[in-house]
Amino acid sequence: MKGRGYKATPQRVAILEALAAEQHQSLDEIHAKCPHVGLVTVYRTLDLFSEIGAVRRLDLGDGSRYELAEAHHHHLICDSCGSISEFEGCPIDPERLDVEGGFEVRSHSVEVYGNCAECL
Amino acid sequence: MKGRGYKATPQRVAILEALAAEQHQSLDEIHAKCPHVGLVTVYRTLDLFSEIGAVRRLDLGDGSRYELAEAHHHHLICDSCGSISEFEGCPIDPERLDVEGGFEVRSHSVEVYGNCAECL
DNA sequence: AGCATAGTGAAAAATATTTTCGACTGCGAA
DNA sequence: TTCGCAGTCGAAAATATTTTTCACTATGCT
Repeated sequence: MKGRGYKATPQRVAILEALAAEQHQSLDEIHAKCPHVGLVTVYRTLDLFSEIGAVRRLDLGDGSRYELAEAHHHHLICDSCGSISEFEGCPIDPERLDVEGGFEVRSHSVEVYGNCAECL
Repeated sequence: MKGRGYKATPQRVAILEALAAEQHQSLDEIHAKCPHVGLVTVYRTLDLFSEIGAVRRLDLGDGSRYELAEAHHHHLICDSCGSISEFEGCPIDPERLDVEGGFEVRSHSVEVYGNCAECL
């Protein structure tokens, strides 16, 4: 279940379950789902998960949020209610990126801002 | 020079000049270019400039950065040295975004991660 | 020039994040 | 089983970041 050499402690399992319950949560929201785990451990564990690629950290302007790294997708952020949703159809073709000057592309992210169906 | 009803104070001019000197600076970098301006004023003024659309706030994972809102462009972030550069050819066609479910698109941003020419 | 009010700065408060360090746990070796 | 250790934990402290408060100042209008 875990990558090489990492222990599956109860705390880590709890945090993984919290992450599985909902995408793009803030650290506080995750911690609220397993309050018996120390806050520092939540920070540490999310760092660890990010490093091994199990979790992606999002910086969408309202503090860090975390999501399980599943299928490639991007985010829709509602200007009025702040809700975050996902869309799968990736509009970027890495091969065709018009990036001059020897920059070697590894990955990308796209954020789309506007208004969600509820707010309209 | 200013929008409706905003006073052109020396502090605001100094911050604008600091912004003009270099794109995507952190708040500290901006403050360092005009140390006689109070830190709180830098925060407040950048908020104001963002609200009136003169400045864009960037959240690229290493804290907020600010840039003058000029031509539409996106960012290239180097994984190894962290440098930020820009590219103009926008790969997104807002008309053709495959965004389901009644989301009304207003704007978007794209970040491309990889390695810059120097680091290669 | 005089006034009303937006704007400013210093300090304090509120938040957020990272570091430190002593204690605990499970595992392999003796 | 007992020892020792590496990895992990959590509380508190240290740092960093952002917001609030409030008395004072300076700008823009008349």
